[in-house]
Amino acid sequence: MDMSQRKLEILKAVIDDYIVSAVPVGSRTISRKYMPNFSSATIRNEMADLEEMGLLTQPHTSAGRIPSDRAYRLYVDQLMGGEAMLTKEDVAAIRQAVNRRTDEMEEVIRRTASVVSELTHYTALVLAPQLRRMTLRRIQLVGLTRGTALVVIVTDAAVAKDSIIRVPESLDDDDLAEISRRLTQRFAGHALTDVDVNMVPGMSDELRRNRDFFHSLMTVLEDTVVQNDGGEVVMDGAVNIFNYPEYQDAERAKAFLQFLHTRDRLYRMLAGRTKREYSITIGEENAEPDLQDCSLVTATYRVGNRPVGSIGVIGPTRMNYPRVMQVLRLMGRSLGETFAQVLHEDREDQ
Amino acid sequence: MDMSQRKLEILKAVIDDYIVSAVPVGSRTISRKYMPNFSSATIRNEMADLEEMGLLTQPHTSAGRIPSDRAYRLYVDQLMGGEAMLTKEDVAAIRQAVNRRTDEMEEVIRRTASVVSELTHYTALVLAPQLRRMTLRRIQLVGLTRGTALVVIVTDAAVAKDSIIRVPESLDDDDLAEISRRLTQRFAGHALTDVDVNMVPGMSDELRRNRDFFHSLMTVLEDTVVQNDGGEVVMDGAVNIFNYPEYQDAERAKAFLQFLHTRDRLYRMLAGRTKREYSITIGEENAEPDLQDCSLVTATYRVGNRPVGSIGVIGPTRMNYPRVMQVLRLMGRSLGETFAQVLHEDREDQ
DNA sequence: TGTTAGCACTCGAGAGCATAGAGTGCTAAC
DNA sequence: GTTAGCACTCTATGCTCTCGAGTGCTAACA
Repeated sequence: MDMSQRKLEILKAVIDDYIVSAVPVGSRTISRKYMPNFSSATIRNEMADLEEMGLLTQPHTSAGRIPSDRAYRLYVDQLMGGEAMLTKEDVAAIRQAVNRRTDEMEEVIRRTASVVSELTHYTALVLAPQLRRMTLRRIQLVGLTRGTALVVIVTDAAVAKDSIIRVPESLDDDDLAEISRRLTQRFAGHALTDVDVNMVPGMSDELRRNRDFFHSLMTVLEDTVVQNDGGEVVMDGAVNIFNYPEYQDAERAKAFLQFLHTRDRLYRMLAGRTKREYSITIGEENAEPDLQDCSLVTATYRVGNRPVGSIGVIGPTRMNYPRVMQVLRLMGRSLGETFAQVLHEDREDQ
Repeated sequence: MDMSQRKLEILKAVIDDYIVSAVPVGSRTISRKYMPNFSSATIRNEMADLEEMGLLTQPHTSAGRIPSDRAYRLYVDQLMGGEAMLTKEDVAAIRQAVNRRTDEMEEVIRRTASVVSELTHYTALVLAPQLRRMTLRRIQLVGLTRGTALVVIVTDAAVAKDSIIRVPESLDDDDLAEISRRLTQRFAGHALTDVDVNMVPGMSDELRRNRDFFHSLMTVLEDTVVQNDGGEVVMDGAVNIFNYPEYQDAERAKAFLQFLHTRDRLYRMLAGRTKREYSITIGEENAEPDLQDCSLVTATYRVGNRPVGSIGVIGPTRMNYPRVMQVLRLMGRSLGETFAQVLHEDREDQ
């Protein structure tokens, strides 16, 4: 059986309708609303073919048709167009989320998640810029009380992270400044993952004397990379799932929300997708069993040319893909520009 | 109608049973399981009285009885005993949550919420130590790139907060150190809410020259107090609500989860309760309409003698109050001790 | 006077059944 | 190739019936 143009047209109509109605679509609906030139009987024949091809399914004999995961895949790859364009308000909301002046990266990320979930009515995920993909610009140790210090790690995209460590009481502020200077001199321009205290020239004497200190310093640096990479997934709009009839069942809603609760899995999902600009996984294409009746759409965002993080949306497979992709595209670009801007300003200052 | 001892006993039995079963309790159940010396008929008469007194209600004529909010109030105030003691494992879990060596206050708070929700199976809330209740120990400005600096605010309970600000490019590291020194000298020992740059002696010349800078510095300090106070409510175990039959209905679960999503309301609720060691509001005692079929139990925790934050549990009015209170009591103390310990160590250092 | 056995009564949950309506597949005619 | 017509299927809905848990009341009992 070959795939005629008309079959594709019918398939698209079924999906478009099902996306908004969530109710199995019958041949008469298609005939009336989408293709009045053909009778329901004609559509019916075609739909039977589409079912045989594995693109449509029937929940039961006398019900309409529902698109299969494969159908959504086809839809996403070939069928869907630019329908559901963003309105001026949408665009404004996106711009505003990232453009409000702030140096708090976390805050920008949170607003991003909030706006994406609001505009799409699905659950939004944002993977914060990943440190391991950034280069170090500066390490600064700041004495707090005697015996403790703050480690501030500055990267090329934004100030990233700080952490408190114990330091030998023998070190005074000047010592810390000197250590900071050397570490910075040695590592500025390197990826964070490369940092290794043994590489610091002229540090070996101090190293020997203050073994414990440097050890904990390294632990902090490593933790910073690891923790940040594992922890910085921001989510918003999880309750949106209740808007969709497929999750009116408390059991399913619970399973979904519980899945979202395991940040590390979310992280792995998002982090594994930063290679391509967009990534869409539909239903059973998802490796996670709890996600096999959902779709996940992600877009990476870039600082300069480097992809540093990603934004994603989770919703039912019956998702408004065109709109979601448009939101993610614009949001990703805006976010990247914002981070790049911070970078740029800093460069100008120097 | 007067309240006999036996009526109280029956009421307690009804509540104890309903707390675990979630099913209206009949007279026969009470007679068999709790008071075999009396027949179901006797219990029945007493229950009818209790209903007339507004302590029990019937969902419909031929069903058992359910405790009213007033009954829970009575139970909490007079009836409940020390049943459901914490096990050794419970105690260990609580201790471990706060004792693991860390200087990251946020991390301790998160673990606290996690353990409380795990041990109680309800939703846990933790209000982080409130800055406005702390005294300042040190303000430190750290130059990052030229034109930006990190403001670190150290309080007497823990390092609290840092934030990035723009600074005049004319200021070098020494200037920042000097400003930090003066601010610290002037404000150490004061409550954070008192901080006002105009009060700094000898600062007026610089103030005039660097108006914008000081303005933004003050903004940061104020924001730090406000933001921290408004934002630092950590929640865990929200999905636990699905464990309870009264929330099997997706609509109710949604309403509950949506309510938890508005952090500022949670904040106000928790912050308004730091005067008394414990606070229990049951059902309609709650001002928030969305919470009127829930109970909220909170306990404050103290650093030294000052209450600085609180821990809370939200669940159905049919809540295991004794256990929840025991968990909160121990957790509150442990948390207070942990923060006090940080304080103590710092003092030793000086 | 307090307690209890007995009994009629009430109400909701759940099973069983009939009906309406949406949608299908197939056939025959255009 | 398209379509009208029709028998068929299946679900959702509403109705009735029954079962069982629990009640309130009365009368007997200690």
